[in-house]
Amino acid sequence: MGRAPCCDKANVKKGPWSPEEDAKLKSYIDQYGTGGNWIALPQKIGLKRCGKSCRLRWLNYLRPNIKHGGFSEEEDNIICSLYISIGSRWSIIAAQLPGRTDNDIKNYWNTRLKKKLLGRRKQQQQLHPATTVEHDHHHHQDHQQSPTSTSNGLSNSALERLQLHMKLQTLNQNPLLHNMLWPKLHPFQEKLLLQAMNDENSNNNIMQLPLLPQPIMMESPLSNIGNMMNNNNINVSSYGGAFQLGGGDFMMGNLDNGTTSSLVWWSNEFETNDVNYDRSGSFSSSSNDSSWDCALRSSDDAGLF
DNA sequence: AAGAGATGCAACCGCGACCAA
DNA sequence: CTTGGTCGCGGTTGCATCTCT
Repeated sequence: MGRAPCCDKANVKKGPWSPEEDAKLKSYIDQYGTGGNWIALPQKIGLKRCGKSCRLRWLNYLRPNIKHGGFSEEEDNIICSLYISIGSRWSIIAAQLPGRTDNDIKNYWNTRLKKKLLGRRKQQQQLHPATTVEHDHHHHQDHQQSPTSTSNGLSNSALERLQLHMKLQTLNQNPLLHNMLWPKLHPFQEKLLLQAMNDENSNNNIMQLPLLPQPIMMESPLSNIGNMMNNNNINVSSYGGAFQLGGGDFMMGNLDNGTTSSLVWWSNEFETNDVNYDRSGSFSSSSNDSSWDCALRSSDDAGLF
């Protein structure tokens, strides 16, 4: 048994919205609000649309103060750094950019920003013919080969973030990211990434390996990241002198080296369970509570100073 | 000039989270 | 505790437009 449909598909219009539909929806919501029930709303106002479609149209297009296009460098900066830190949590990223919608940011990232930062696919393939880092899912001839992960267990998102990170390290002064310091990849991460890149088209059964904690140092204007998390109801709990996000996906702490005090993020994206990686005593982890032993972290690991 | 391929973006889909009954 | 309805999110698709050959 499948899931019950949210509306009567047969009597529901799909596709682009007409100006009349927009006007109907907008004037109703302006006057009465959404009433807390999107599903019932289209019937109330005589729109042959699914409630979800109405919600999407309102949130992404009709809502007041929506900006479209024309992303500033500062916005690029924020999107990029948050993507590296937290991945494709578009709604959280959107919350940091007033007037921007998650859909808009997602599209912008997938179609432009990623290419701007990583280089275009064709150029990339010339450099690394066996590498397919971007998963340009919808773009026609790529359809058949859009795996959700590489054969060594890295998700595309994780691989993309690693590659982005690696790329950015090689740029001494990326104008987009002028106010951030990019840590070196841990040698193990570097090895993983290269492995993933070489491995793309082969069927090697390489042992699945975890990503290591990935520290990213952020300074202003992103140092209000704590507010961001509060605003988005992310549970930040104290953990061993650092903070751990409730979702266990990454951590942040306040690193004070005596001269500057900065936020440090540890990406904590495991692809396998029960892995304890102990290299030079720098990191340890538990797959059960997704926690990292921060006390063992040296400042060298973060590549900060 | 025309056709094929690439790109951008609005909209859809399905799933998990959440909540009230 | 279970169930059913709704919300919100991220991934994906469809299609119009642009670019290239």
